[in-house]
Amino acid sequence: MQKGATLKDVARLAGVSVATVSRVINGHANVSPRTKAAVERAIVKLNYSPNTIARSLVTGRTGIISLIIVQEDPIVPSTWSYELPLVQSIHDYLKAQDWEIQIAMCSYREFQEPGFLHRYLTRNTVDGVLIMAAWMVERHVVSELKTRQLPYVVLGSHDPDYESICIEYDNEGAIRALVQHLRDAGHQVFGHIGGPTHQLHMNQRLQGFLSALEEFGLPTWQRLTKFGDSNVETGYRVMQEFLAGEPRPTAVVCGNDDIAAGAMNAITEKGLRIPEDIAVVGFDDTVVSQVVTPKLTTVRMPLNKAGVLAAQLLMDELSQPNRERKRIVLPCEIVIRASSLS
Amino acid sequence: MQKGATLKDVARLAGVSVATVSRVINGHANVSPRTKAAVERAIVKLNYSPNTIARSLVTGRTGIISLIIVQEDPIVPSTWSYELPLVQSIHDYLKAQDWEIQIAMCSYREFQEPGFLHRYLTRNTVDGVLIMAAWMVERHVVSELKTRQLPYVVLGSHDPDYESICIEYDNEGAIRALVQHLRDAGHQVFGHIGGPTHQLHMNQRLQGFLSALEEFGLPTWQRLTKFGDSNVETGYRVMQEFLAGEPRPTAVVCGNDDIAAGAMNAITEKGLRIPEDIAVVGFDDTVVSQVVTPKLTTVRMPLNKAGVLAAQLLMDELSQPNRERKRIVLPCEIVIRASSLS
DNA sequence: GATCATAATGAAAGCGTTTTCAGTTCAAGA
DNA sequence: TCTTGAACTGAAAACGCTTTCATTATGATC
Repeated sequence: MQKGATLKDVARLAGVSVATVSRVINGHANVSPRTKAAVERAIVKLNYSPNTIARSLVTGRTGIISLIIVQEDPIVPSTWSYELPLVQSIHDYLKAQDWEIQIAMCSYREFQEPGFLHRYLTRNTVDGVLIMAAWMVERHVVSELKTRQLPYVVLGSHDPDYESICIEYDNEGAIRALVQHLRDAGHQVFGHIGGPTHQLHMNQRLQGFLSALEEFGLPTWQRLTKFGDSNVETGYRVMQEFLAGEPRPTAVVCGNDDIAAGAMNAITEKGLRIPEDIAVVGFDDTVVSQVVTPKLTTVRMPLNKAGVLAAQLLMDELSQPNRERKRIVLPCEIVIRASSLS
Repeated sequence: MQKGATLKDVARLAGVSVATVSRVINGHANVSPRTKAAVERAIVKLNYSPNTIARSLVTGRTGIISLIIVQEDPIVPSTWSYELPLVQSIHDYLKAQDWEIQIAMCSYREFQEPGFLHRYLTRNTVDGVLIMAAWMVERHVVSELKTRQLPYVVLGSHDPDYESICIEYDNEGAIRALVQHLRDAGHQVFGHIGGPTHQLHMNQRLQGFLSALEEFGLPTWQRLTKFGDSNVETGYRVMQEFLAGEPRPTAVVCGNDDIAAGAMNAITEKGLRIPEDIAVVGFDDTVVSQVVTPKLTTVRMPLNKAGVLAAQLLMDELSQPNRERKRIVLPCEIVIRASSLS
């Protein structure tokens, strides 16, 4: 905590009142060039810088945005691969506008707890909130924010009533594109290894998978639609199950790249070839998709765009609150690589 | 920004002075049970919660720790794989002690800029600083922090004079262990594909590589000691160069897992086998090391431990400043997998 | 019953700003 | 010379809390 000079010190040195100094600092009109210069000299001389706290006390604003990162419980390292790009782009955008960022990480269980957000916001005086979550944002959370009249944006999910400004990815569309791509290559028997379906995006991917099959008139099999944790082990284990029974899928759509990598291990281990015997596709376009053999067809989410957009919308809301609520669904790009090329 | 009741409101309702209410809230002694109960009733009734800003203004403390994340420029996604575990463990530790965390990300160039930290700390009133960096922390940064008497800890590097409390990893020791492991398997001709040597840990890995070779009486070759960016492409490209000339290495030590994955690609592509023809080892134990074929021998850094330790040391420094400065070097664990087993 | 320590309380100063309101200065117009 | 209004400036009141210091109530001790 710096101590340094105060307004009063500057005022004394410049031979003016604190009010005038304040005016100079905040660039208000009606200060004569002479006094302005004198004050600025004094500021430099004393190496003065305003006390943010005192300023906040009177203005009622802190210049701080709270970034709440809601996570799986226990934490799944693979989610980091898209969390940090988001944090990064949000950070850069907000910094450029002179906002400070305070982060809070919590499990989705904590976040759903009735008192959590309340306690957090009571302890922390922020001007806006950005919620990064893969879970539905519960009603009481929304109402807590609304009653505080605190501008906020939800990134990665939404609330039950679509009352919040939120940004999501078109998971269903992406999966549909993957299925179409695989069908065009002649595949008929599809398997799906998903992540935890309590995560909104994993659920969307599952739904997208099922409805795409239906749309294209392809059969679905209960035993080829499985879920687990979002990791290599799940992919490996479930793929082994797939391979042990009938029908055997010729194309497997996975909830993320790690799962897909696990599935590939199981396939290769069995002496089968990818994609000749079985095609595999992942999701997220992490580095994993580029180092497995063969390289993995996957989906690239517009993370940077999403982060910046979230920050932008929050800024908009901050400057003119209570405008029309909106939901934005960002399209994703499918990246076709060897694992699905026939 | 919540408005809500103030101390004065509570005092009025409870029929006491604000001083007494303050005492109750802060758990000071010398408040009779009767008045204490009355005050607490009033607090509940008004749903009062203290204004953090006002409190900070008078106490001079904010309860906020600044976490400065210094990054490669431009940003290298693979570094995220160890940044977020660190952030996570630091966050969890500090939260448990009721601290809030403000993050600032910047490139190492920005961070080295004379005015950067100054401007940052002037704008932001924090109680302590945690610097996560892979670059030497310059003297003027240290002196800025020292003159402000701001407790701080450096995680991942140090300053030229070892004046700061800092935590590092035993990169050299880890590389030495890898080289020993490979030598024991009979390898004689070693190659190294490192990351940017301006990064402290990459430089330490290089130095560790060279001194281990020397220690074990193994020859070094200029043309087999290369660097590049910390990514798959570098590994691929440099390995191709290695394979195109003489002598050809039988063991390649890489600066991180991504580089190693690239090297493996180049080797396999050439029709050579891993580890029979060439052994490859990486660093960081990311998910990449588990999905390449064969699985990659690598080094696991004690990230969680490092994060918690950093937070702990900062707390120590906060409670009793100016104790003996210390430098902690954490040992790393080598994880032996198929890519190096003969 | 007088004395004295101790516990309990309140008044008020202060933390470093912003902002309102009133006052002063000064040039221009009458 | 007198008015008038605009431009400039300062005094003082907030903002919501903590903390010191003085004061009063409460027992305990002689």
